[in-house]
Amino acid sequence: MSQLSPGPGDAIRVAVSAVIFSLRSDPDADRLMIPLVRRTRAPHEGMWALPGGWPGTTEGLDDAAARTLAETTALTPSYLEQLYTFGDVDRSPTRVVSVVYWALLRSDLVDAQRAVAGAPENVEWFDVDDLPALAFDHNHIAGYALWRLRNKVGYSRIAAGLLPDEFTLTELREVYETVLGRRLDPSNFRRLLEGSEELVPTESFRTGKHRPARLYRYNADAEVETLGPLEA
Amino acid sequence: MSQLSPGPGDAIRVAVSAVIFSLRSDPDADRLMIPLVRRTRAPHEGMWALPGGWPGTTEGLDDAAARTLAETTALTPSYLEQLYTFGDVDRSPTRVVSVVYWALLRSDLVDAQRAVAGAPENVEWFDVDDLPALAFDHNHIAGYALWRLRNKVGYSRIAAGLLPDEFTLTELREVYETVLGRRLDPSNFRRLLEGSEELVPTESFRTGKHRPARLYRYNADAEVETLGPLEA
DNA sequence: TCAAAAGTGTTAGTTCTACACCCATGC
DNA sequence: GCATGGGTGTAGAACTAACACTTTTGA
Repeated sequence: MSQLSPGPGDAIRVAVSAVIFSLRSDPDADRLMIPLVRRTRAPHEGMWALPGGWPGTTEGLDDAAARTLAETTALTPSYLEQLYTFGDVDRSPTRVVSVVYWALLRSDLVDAQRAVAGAPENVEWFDVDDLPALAFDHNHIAGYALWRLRNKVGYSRIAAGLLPDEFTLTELREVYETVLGRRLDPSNFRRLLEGSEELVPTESFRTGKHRPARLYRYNADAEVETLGPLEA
Repeated sequence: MSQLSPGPGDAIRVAVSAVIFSLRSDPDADRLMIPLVRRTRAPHEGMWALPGGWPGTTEGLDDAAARTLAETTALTPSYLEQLYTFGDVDRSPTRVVSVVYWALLRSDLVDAQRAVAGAPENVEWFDVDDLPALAFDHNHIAGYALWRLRNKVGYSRIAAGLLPDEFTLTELREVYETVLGRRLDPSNFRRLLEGSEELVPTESFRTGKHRPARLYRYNADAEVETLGPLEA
């Protein structure tokens, strides 16, 4: 009967993994990239996989995801949300249910950390549009995470989580363009975001080759919007 | 280290639960209701809880959710989707990670089944707006599921999953009104849905006290929309 | 003064919303 | 015919998308 506890012999193991998005500058433009870890043991030894691990008994799933993420990138994400739980029988040789999270990392912090500590062992960043064949069902998972990111960018302001504390509207627009893969009208983009509560103008300006641009700051407090299951 | 498999002693158990929505007719109007199961053992013995169980080792999570649901209601849902995975350390005296699904049941089938077999033991339907204190974090979960249902009803046509095969636009509108808790303009509602691919008119009419109303049918094939992670 | 990015204004098209109105049926 | 729900038409508001135009800076 279904109410019986499973015995130790037929246990299903719980894993957490994370799809971590960040912008990394290529020669020409910024690219949306995710870090992958090379597997050092079977199954799929030698293949690239999403960073992940096993939650401790006294550790919540969110905490486990954040820890996993920190072990890979040595950074705290600016955004972290549960994506989906994958539990098909045949997704791994042993029965593993993976609770997958997705996260955004500020590009400036990634660069700073890499400059100081160098890239961690066995971790490399890959363009989301050019991933290699990954272990397990991780290509599928990464594709779904990307779909969710693109989707969510359309109706919330989380894309600011990929940028430093302060940024110009043009920089933010370029993030949207990179994530969505299409150009946006600068003036309409400005109006749209200036109207939203979630962006607050500062008195600083970014001075470059041309007319200085006002810097904006992301206002997480104003997030009344979509919210997860953790509010109620 | 996190890459080590957890031993049998510190295993985290995986459960599935389901929030099953259906419309049940009250004296006056239809009410949105969910079935709850009275717990027959500790912890929380005697309290009401979401239907659920333990997935078998050779059973995927979706299958486990469908089975769990069938054991409670003896019915196949017209819609079933993963909701969220809850894994806080203290949500249960032992460490349980619950993968929760939400589902829609056609009201006509629920009534038919109850007439034939009677209500299952220890199962009762409750108004979503008037739930008792539930076991574990199930009040929280039910609230989140309701939020997701109301949300999704806004941008997809799944509400038809609560109705019989064929229905009038007024019946469908009343479902929307019950779920959303507010009145909708009949003419605008009609235009909106007639424009969508997902609703196909039939040649039948519902004949009542007044002018007969055309019956419509839900076209699941046309669902190009939101999709889960199972497509890619 | 000129190039280029920052920022403003305007207009046409579309979608939303409220509501007036006609249609078909049972009584 | 008349009450009632089924179904159509339409005008104004709100939002979108495209693009012309002005402003401010470095060189």
